[in-house]
Amino acid sequence: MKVAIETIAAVGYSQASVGQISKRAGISKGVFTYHFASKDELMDQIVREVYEAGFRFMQQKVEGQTTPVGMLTAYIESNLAFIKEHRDYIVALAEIVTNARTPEGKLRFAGQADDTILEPLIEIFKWGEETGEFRTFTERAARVTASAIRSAIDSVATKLVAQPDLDIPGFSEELVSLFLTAVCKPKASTAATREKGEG
Amino acid sequence: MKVAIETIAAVGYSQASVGQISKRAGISKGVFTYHFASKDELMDQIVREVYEAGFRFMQQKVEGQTTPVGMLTAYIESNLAFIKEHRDYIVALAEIVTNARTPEGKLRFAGQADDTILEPLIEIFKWGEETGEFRTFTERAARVTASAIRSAIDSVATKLVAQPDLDIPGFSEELVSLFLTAVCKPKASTAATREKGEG
DNA sequence: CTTGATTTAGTACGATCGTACAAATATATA
DNA sequence: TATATATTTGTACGATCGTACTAAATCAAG
Repeated sequence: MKVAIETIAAVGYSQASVGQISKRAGISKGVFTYHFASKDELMDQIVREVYEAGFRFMQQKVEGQTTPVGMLTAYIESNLAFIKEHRDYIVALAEIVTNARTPEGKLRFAGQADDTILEPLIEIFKWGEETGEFRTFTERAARVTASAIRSAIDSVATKLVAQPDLDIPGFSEELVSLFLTAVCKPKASTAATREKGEG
Repeated sequence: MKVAIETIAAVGYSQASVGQISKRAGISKGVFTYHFASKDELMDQIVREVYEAGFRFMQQKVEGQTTPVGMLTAYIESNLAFIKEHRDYIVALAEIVTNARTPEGKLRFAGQADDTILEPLIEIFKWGEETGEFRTFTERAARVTASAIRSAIDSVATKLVAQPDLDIPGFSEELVSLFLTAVCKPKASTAATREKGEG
């Protein structure tokens, strides 16, 4: 699985054949067939593992937060930190999700890419509304804002392919600043109320 | 080319073989070979044509603007309007750009996906700084903000695949509001100074 | 050392890919 | 009509894909 992830990240989904993966792993194709019922099964396992690992990592960082601002910040920062530390895994995940298809031509992981992923962010917005730290959101505004945040984060995975030396912490810092400006009430300098772990 | 675009949008890049495209077009594979030197040539032409068409459409809408706020609004709205009216073209473009690879496994259109595309947005930010409508940007902040805007726009193409009934005008409206809030000076209600074409 | 199960290597199969090409047909020009 | 060009068809080729399968190698236990 590790070699498969590296291979997909390096040459893309379509070029990552069972033969290629096996060759890079130093095994024969027969070994692959023995341990995985099919290529799709391998992809399923990779997607599940990477996704769950990311979810656990973020949950750990986000759960401890006591303010909406802190939680939104932790959400963005922990997500990008995970991407930074698991570059190949994220690139491979993106490759698989956007390319793996059913025999009929439909995306195999399209269902999981729907708006369910936006819910945690929307919850944070609602919390921020209640505490008064954030401005008010219509249902649609919350959804689009959450979508924009996720798009910005996900774009890093794509950027990393062509731009391996991308300054992720810097990007992260700016993204947090940008979206806090967008969701916070314009009263005081709310962005400075949270201690920043720069040391 | 039209059928090729529809085919790619429908079944994805990898499933859009020369045979499939030809069959859908009601011609033989030989006709394809006669008119295109290779499959890659077809992809090149599609990418160039769609990209240039979008660029012309947006340029037309953006150039007439006389304020930074108006221009940023026109940028987002015209881009999403183009996506809305050329759904298949955009989906196909995204498929090709993210999938077409060289024999060595590198993305064939990776070079064009670099940060050059951010420049027009960065120029708008600079203009807004000068007029005082926008807050000030560090070089990095401008780049990340531009990147976030582009990611949000580009995500619509991906969303359209799984969600064909997406409310693009509504999404557009919210995106404009979101990013104007993020880049404008928090003084007055700047978002209302521009007449909105809702009639 | 023997035996049985587990794991691996190597190969073969059918399918599909992009491309090449000879033959057939359509079109335009004189 | 005769001729040259443009276009189309249908088929074939080599390559590669995912998978199936047999034989060999390795390992665990008696």
